[in-house]
Amino acid sequence: MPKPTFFNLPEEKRNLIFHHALLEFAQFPYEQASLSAIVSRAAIAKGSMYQYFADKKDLYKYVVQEVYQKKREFLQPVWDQKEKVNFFELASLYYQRSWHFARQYPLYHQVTVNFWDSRDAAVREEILRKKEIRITEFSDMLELGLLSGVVTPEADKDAVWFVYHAVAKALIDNFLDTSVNAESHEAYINSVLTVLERGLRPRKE
Amino acid sequence: MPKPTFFNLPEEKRNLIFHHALLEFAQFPYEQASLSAIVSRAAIAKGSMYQYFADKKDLYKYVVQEVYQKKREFLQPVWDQKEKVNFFELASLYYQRSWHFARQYPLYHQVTVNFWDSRDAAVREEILRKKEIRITEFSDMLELGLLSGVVTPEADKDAVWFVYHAVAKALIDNFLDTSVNAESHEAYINSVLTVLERGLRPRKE
DNA sequence: TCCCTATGTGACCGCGTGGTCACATTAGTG
DNA sequence: CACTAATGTGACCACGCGGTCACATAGGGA
Repeated sequence: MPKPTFFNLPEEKRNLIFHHALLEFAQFPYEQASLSAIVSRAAIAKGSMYQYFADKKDLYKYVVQEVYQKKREFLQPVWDQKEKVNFFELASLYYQRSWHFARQYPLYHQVTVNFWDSRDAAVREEILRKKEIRITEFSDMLELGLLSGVVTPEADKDAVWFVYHAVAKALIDNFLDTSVNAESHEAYINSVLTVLERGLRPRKE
Repeated sequence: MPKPTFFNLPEEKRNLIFHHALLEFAQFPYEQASLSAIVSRAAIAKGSMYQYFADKKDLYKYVVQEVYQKKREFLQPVWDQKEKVNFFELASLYYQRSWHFARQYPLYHQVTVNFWDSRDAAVREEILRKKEIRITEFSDMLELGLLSGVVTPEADKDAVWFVYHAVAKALIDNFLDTSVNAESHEAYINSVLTVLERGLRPRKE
């Protein structure tokens, strides 16, 4: 985490540093991101950076933390609906809002994508922690779906989690494709979720 | 592609070079892989390497090409079953055999994983080409499923492709986890495929 | 004004990288 | 044996990296 010196800085300068770090970590995964590039673009002496952060990883952790806090806040309205809508509607809301987050804060979004693919050992531990949080959140959702009868009790809960997590990650990767307009992407998300909801086997109803 | 000199080499030396390149590209993504490390471990002079390949990327492309050729050959028996089994059985066979490939040739497998996550522009083009091939193969499978009536005609074909591809990629990432034994992983693959086959909405049958 | 502490700075360090090149070695041919 | 062409070699190059440190600057209290 940043040294106290960093928080003594005027807000404007803090934002400047954060912004350029965000730019770099959005463009490159941790290992390939260049601290020299960050300080040069932010017009900060490299020595100064080491007054604020212990090292490159310290800066990276700080950026990732801020990014995920922003995303959590952004997704809060979805969780507030938890009691009001069913499992499938909630999943749809969740993916739609994640998509809006990626649209609205593409740099933040790209940092999460790079973070998720990281190979660094210490970073991977952090990833596992975040994954645990997601599993818990999702399990809660699924449990509600099962209790209310909207989700079939036959479903293997681990497998369901696996599928939804896989699809969520793939959808997120697709968020990057800016050639797709908002409406059609929302429709696409719903098509994908329909496949999961209904399955592929024909129904006789 | 390799220079002619490379193919003039005795097979043993070619294999030596390939093996150590494989090791490196299995451990690191292209950008982080070290050519110096490859030549030093293979006990080859660095200058020699540049007699065989134009540059680092040339070597990488060759390794990736060889890896995918091996994988294609390995999966051929699955495609040979195309006319004999239905869509869901074929999907199961496909994932099972991919899993066996990862088990049997972990280095080859890891190279494909790293390849798929690469950020290099030229490499990404190659990825898109391979993705196209997969889409075609899968569309064929799905078309057969639709024609034979085993897959519901309501399904949005693009969305189905998306879901299966996402799940395939996630399963592949999971192949790395060697703590899971073979039988339980095969069972897990089938649980996941069952979720896709049946969906999550309860059935009244 | 002086002093002390906190902060800013950029030249510099050691290192590993991908790539080169002048030269040594080998193999094939007459 | 001698000549030629192909192949092997590793010291070397320029570069960019993360990180350091001796020193410059600024600001508040006595």
